[in-house]
Amino acid sequence: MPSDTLGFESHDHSSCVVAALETAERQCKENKAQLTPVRRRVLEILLESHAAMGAYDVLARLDAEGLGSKPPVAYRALGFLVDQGFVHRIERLNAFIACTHPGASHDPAFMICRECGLVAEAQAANLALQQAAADSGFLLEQTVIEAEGLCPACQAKGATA
Amino acid sequence: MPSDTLGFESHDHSSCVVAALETAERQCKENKAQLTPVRRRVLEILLESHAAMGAYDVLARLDAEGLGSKPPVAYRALGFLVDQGFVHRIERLNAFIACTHPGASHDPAFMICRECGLVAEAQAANLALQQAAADSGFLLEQTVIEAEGLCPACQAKGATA
DNA sequence: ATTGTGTATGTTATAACATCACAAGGTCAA
DNA sequence: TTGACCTTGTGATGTTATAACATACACAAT
Repeated sequence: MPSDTLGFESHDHSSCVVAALETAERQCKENKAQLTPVRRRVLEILLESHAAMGAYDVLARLDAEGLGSKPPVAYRALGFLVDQGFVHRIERLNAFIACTHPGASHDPAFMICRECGLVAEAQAANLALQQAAADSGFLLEQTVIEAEGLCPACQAKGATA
Repeated sequence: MPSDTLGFESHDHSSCVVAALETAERQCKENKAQLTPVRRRVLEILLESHAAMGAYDVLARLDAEGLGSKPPVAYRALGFLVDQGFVHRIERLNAFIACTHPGASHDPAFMICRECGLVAEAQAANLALQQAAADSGFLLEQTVIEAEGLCPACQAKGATA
């Protein structure tokens, strides 16, 4: 059984893409949000790999396909997808990645390989942080949890520095 | 007893500044690193408040004091201070903040008030994330844990949106 | 004294990331 | 048809960060 929280394993990527798109369409219908061509294409582009992409990389793809050439086009589509929960922003990289748990409610954590750029999404609510927030009276609304390191493949390749 | 992990409480700030500077000087001596005037001044500027400051805000202060006017001056000093552990970078804000646990080894977590910008540093290692990393064979080198929400004071003031 | 080495700083330029402001088109209901 | 709302197009700008190269200073080896 493939664990979908462990993104460094090989997996059936094409079915993972299809599932994500289906979920996005269904959820947009429910939310009365529009998965327009630009938005859908941006999601597809991000789904092509499990690496994070910068907004300008996405924009370059859109431009090549005639879907838009100015930064706001990419940022708007990415913003929409993030709001809908289909895409996550990786603060550490100023980049974006398709969600690998389409539809599931989550408070995601990311493991970022500094060597190959692959990003795995995990569920890792931080209980210690929640405790600290409760203790100090802080109302916790959103959390960013991002870890950088080496994925199994890059460790095997002997990457060190 | 003041808990130094709970930064939203009032505290004796001047002694907190003095302690941080002393620790920085001692640790630089130990590490044979130089706490030069620019570096020391940047640390002092960050210590003035427990809010995060952008690199360009720091630079404006340096410029006003004749200590440097070009971005690399600020970024180099900030980079040095981060390397030494005296300052943390808040990825979420693209900003920097003085460490409130000078000298202590740590894997810091931050609580960021979206209303007033105050940032509290807490110790909140994420065990679930460490478990997830271990399970997937990911070598975890560094983690970013940042929470955004409302500090007690801003909740009391009735901030909501 | 001179030369080498290492560390820090100064400066120009540019890269990379993100948003503002305003115009224009589309859909849909009143 | 009009108006409200959402989406897109586009130019300009704002913000954050680094590359690349030059200069200065301290200190040690010769």
